[in-house]
Amino acid sequence: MAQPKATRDKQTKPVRDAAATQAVILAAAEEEFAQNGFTATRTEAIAAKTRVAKSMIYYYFKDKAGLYRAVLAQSHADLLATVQKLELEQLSPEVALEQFLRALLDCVSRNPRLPTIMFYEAVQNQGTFYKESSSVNIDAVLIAILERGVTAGVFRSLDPFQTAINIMGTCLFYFVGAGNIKQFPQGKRLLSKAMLEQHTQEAIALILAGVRPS
Amino acid sequence: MAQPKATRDKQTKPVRDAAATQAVILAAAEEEFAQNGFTATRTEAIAAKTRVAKSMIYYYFKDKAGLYRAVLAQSHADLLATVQKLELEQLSPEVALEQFLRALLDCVSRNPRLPTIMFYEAVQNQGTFYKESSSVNIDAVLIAILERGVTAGVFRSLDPFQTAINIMGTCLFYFVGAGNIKQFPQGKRLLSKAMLEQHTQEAIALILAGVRPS
DNA sequence: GTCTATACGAGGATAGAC
DNA sequence: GTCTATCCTCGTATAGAC
Repeated sequence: MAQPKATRDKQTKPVRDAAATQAVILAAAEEEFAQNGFTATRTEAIAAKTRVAKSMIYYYFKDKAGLYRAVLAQSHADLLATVQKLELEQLSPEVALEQFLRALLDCVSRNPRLPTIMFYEAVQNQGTFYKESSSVNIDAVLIAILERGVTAGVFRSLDPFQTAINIMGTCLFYFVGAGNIKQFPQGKRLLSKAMLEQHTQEAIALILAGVRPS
Repeated sequence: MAQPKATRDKQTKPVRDAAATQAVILAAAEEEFAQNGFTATRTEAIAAKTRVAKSMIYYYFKDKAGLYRAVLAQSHADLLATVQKLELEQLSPEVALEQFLRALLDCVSRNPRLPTIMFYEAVQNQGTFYKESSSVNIDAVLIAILERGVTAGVFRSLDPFQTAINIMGTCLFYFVGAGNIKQFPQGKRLLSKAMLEQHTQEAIALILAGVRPS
């Protein structure tokens, strides 16, 4: 009566693909952490989004913190790699700034959860996990561009440190509000392809105009 | 032997001032909520910051959510009142924009926790508590100014909706990073009076230059 | 109004079968 | 590798004395 070998003819299908399982968990975790931050995220909620058992999280990532670290690393990898290969020192400050902004906005448009993840990490965890691994400081790259531009006189006499923060805010704040904008009933989806492209345009335009000498 | 009436000669001094106790709780709660958001904040942590017992929170504010609502209302009150009394319709778009920005930056400089509170409310709670009471929509005010300016030709041809978000980001993002900036070892305290004034200057300069017609 | 002590549920983490 | 069942800590909320 019992089927000796056929264990997968039921609805349940334990796929037994380690890499796939990890990827599924990571994806679900990224969503949850981006929405709720580290502390408020429930491992049960992550498991519920996947078809895998909660204990798989602990099997593959040790504990909640381990999973969080993995999410941080994965979500930052693209941005860090992209910025690093730009070779901005070769370019004039104006061009370097535009290239930098386009790269940044491309990355966060591809992964709109990155800004909120960064936010949570900065505010809630005071950058604790961040410091463990962070290789390149994105802000430092931007500050360097601004300094060059001010010195060369192609940017107005701005404070590079302050302005770098403000520029990052211009680019990233959009994604923070994205989840919240039901206030605007025109049915605009802020994360639609069209809107993301428009945001890229508008942000770059605002910033480039903002640093130009008067 | 026992002192009949003198109950306050011990170190412990149950002050029995309702308003004062509420204020103390609210202040501590604002700090905690700004740092951790609603879910991750522990009522025990709030109580620990004060000298009052944890149960006072429930006595005065019903539950954690009630306390959170009270914090939201209090921290937004100043900003809402300030913006409302500006009468920006009377002014030219350029002047109106500068007035608006100065008012906004003044408010958040006075209460640097407001931006993170707003952030948490937007991202984590999707503006749930917010909608319950919110009277004026700050963004709408800014959008209106931008629309007028574009129509009048004193601002460049920008998208008012997108630009409003980006401008808010320029003003507020600074405060989000403020807790985190140990990356910059120059010992700059982002919330010192001098730095806050500089941020106000720099943000206004960046934005006004950014919207000017080319 | 304020405190201490405690009930009770939620959620992180583990054990052990398959 | 994957699942179910369970342990145990932590945190919200309440009861009741003063």
